[in-house]
Amino acid sequence: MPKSSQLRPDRPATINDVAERSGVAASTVSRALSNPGRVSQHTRLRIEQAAAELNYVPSSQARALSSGKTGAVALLVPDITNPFYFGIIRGTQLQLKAAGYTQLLVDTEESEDVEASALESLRRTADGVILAAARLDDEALVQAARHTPLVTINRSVPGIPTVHIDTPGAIGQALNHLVSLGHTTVAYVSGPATSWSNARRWTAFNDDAKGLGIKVIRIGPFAPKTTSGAAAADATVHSGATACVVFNDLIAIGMLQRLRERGIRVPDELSIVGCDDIFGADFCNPPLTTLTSPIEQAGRVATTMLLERIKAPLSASFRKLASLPTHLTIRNSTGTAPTPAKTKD
Amino acid sequence: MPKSSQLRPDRPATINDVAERSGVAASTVSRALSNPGRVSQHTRLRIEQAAAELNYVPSSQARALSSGKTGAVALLVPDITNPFYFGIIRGTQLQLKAAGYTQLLVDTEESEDVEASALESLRRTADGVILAAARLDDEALVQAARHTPLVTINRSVPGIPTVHIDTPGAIGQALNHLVSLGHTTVAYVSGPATSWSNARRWTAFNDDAKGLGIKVIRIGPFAPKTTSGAAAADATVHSGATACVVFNDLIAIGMLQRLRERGIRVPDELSIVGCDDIFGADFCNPPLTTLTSPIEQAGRVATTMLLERIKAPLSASFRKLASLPTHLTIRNSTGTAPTPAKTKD
DNA sequence: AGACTGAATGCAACCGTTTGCCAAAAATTG
DNA sequence: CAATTTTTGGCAAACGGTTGCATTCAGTCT
Repeated sequence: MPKSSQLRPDRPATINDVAERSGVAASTVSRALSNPGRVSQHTRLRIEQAAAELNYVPSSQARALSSGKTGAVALLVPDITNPFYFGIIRGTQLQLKAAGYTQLLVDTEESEDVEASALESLRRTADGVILAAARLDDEALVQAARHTPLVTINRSVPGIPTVHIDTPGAIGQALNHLVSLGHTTVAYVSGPATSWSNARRWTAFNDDAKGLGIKVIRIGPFAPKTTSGAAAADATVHSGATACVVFNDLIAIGMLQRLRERGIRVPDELSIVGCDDIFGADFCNPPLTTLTSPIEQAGRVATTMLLERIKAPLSASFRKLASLPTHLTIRNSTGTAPTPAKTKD
Repeated sequence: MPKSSQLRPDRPATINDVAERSGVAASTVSRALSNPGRVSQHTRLRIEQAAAELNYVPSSQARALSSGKTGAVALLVPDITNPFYFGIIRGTQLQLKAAGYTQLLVDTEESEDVEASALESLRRTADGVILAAARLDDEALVQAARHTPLVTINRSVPGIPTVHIDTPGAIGQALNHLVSLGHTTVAYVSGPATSWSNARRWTAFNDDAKGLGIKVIRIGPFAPKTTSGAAAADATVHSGATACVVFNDLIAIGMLQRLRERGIRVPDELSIVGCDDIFGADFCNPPLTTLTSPIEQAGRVATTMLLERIKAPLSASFRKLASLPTHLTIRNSTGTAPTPAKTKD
């Protein structure tokens, strides 16, 4: 008769319950479950059965206390509402679950302080941390990496493994595309000043544009939200550029909305290239030409790198950098440059 | 001279380090920090200073072990990629952080089994669980609620507190809107068969439609993804309905894309009402008329209810149900019914 | 002044695991 | 068959807190 439910007065079964039921010591149970080779097949089977009957689930807290391993990995994102990070969240979640880890999600709200204190308190709580778009300075990150395995996404710091979505590497593609459509003055619409990605995108934009001999304008910075799009759109229109590359799709979509309000046609009067290819970039109006990022893959790769490091903390043979390629996806927000009807000299 | 960094050979400071440094017993430190009234002001100050100097952060694992409280709350969502849940994630995250709790995010991948096993293993790990769109049957949920404080969102089970986004209550509004535009045959495009929300929306739709004397068609079920939209669109067009209410915006947006491909104009030939008002509903093409849900608020309210329950587990005076109102947001995906050019008989 | 009260602190057990070390049992060897 | 090695399993000490109980020391009451 299965008395599993009878035996459970209230609390979950402990390792001692299993030990008692299978007639061995608690330590043997522990070994049977985590280090099967260490006990005889016979007792292992008996223990496994007892554990199953009691519906035994080891306490991760207790395990963490004595072994130091928590079985949890934290993911720090600067803004949970930004769809870009959904992909990251999903990618890490997937990979972590597959490896039997738990995901701790922390929204740092674009704040250095929150990021720093999260990093500090996570030290005990998580076996490692994945930092998406870290805002902290290099020194603080290096310091944190000393005691907690760390992987960053889109932020490179000497000595810390990084996954890198190579949007800058594809900005040339975008620029070529625009040039081939006849644009000669192109704006870059900046994201947040503290963003490392933004800095890299701008640099690439500027360098590539020089190579192509086109005129460059920099606009911004803007917060990475659709609501910033209105100001960004107005500024871009006013700048005289006929095309722009925008720090990310969120701002680009906001621009689209604003331009529509103002009756400025895209791409007829202004061509727009976004970055990331987030959810929505394909069904906005018009659908957005953008630099497509393998966002979810970035999350997966970061997780894999972190897990490797957690499992073999000593080995020096780790991949320190993964760079994921990006490509231009052409939709309908880019088109031939407007013929200058009447421009002021 | 500050020797904080000197004193830290490697590991984080423990309560014993603090005790030693301030010349008291560990138990006193524990009390000073968690139960300030229990020690004299003098020693409390001394302890607090020592703790600050050592950069002491209590181990949540150790605390959990002895006190039973983990300081973490788990959020279970059926699909992390669905923007609807972003709002939930954000709302709970906000509220949890404010209360000093940690968020554990689990994607159950629409699977009962994953949900059940998560619930089981979370028993030790989390102080409570917020279940968004639970797929599990009532019995399993009641069973789980016996040992873990639980709050559900959009899923009502006797005895379990629930936050309820009252989309069904606003479906009448949507129907009235459509009727006033001249529609007489309206389809309901179903979501997943296992979804409690879907069942309630359909019931409300059917009842309200009867009251208005309009003809009803049910289509589906469809998975809640934009990719389901193509099939949904084709089926709806084929059904002869001139307008439809769609289980959620994700499917509705997918339909929009398909209809555009097929050259069927929205709203001229078919009017579409979505549900939820997710990210993207306002900038798709055409912008979607939809039943706007206070998604983030739902997350906040659920968290508050759960936290109340966690803090005072005995009191019976809890709010068991919060119902959040929803309203129709009219955009451009609905319009006057097409005049029947040539209909079959 | 002696007994009593209450505040402040310390002691030690406990929470559920892991793990180093040791002893018993079994298997191997000469 | 004795000696030696290898398995196997148990004991007990951590891990870092919390908490019931005992203790100490003033201060209060009669």
